[in-house]
Amino acid sequence: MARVEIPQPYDFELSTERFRAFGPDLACRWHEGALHRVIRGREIRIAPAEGGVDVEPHDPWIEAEARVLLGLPFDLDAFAGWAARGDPVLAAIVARLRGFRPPLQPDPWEALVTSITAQQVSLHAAFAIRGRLVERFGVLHEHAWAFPTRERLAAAREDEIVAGGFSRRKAEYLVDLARSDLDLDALTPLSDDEVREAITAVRGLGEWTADWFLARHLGRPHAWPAGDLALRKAVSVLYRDGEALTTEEVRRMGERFAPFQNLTAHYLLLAGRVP
DNA sequence: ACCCAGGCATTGG
DNA sequence: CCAATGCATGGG
Repeated sequence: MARVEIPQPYDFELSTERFRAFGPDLACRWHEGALHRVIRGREIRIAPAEGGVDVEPHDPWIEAEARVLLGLPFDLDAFAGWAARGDPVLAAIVARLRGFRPPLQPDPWEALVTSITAQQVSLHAAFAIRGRLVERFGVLHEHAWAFPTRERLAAAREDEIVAGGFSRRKAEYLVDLARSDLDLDALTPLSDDEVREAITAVRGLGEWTADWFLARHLGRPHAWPAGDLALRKAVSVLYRDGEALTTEEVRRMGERFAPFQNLTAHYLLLAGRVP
C-alpha cells in the first residue's frame, strides 16, 4: 500500500460524485468506502486517507495512473486563486465546492467508448447501456470489472452490442473505431486543435466527443465542451438568468474563463448537480 | 402514452 | 452553408 498525497483541501466524496451520480459504474465500484478499479490487468483499491488516498497494491505504474484518475494534473490552487479574484458567480461556486478535484479518464479507449454511449441520451440511460456493455465484454475481477478492451470489441458482432441497448448506428461506430488504425496514444503530444481534428475525422466522433476527450482524458486546461447540453444549461442558468443559449454563445462565453475553461466547466456542471 | 436527455451522420434544400 | 430527420433507452 502507498499513500498518494493530494494537495489539500481534498474532498474524496465530492470529487468522485460523478462516478455514482447517474447509476452504478461497473468499472468503478465502491466497497467499504473505497474505490475499486482494474488498471493494467490488476484490481486496485483507492481509499480516502489523511492528506490524500491510500492505493494498493504498491506499484509505481498503478500509482501513476491513480494520480491521473484522481485529477492530480489539475493545478487547483492556481484555479481557486484565479476564481476568487474573478466573477462573483464562479467565485461563490468554487468556494462552496471546496475540495472538488475533477477525476480524469486515464484510458483513451474507455473515454471514447464512454462518450459514444452518452451521445444524445440521458446519462442515466448511458450508464445503464454502458453497464451492459461492460458485463458482456469486460472481465469481472474481485469487485470491479475491467473495461472491455479495444481488441475484444474489434472482435464483437454488432448485434451483440445492439442487444445491450446501443442503437445500430452507435454499434457501428464502436466496432469501426475498435477496428480502425487510429492510434489513441499518439494523440497525447498533439495540440488541442490537432486532437480535435483527428477525433472528428472518425465517423461517430464529433466536436462534443473531441472536447470531452481533451477535457477528461488529456486534462487540457482550455478544453470547453460548449456543445454539451448540461454545460449550456448550467451557463444559461448561472449567467443568463435561464435564457436559452446556443453552442456558439456558450463557446464565446468560455473565453472569459481562460486559462481555466476545463476546471470551470467541471465546477459549473457539479454546481448544477449539488445544490 | 408521451417528451426529453451531457450527439451525430445523413439527406435535401 | 443550414434545417429536418432517425436513432434506442431510462426517467418523469
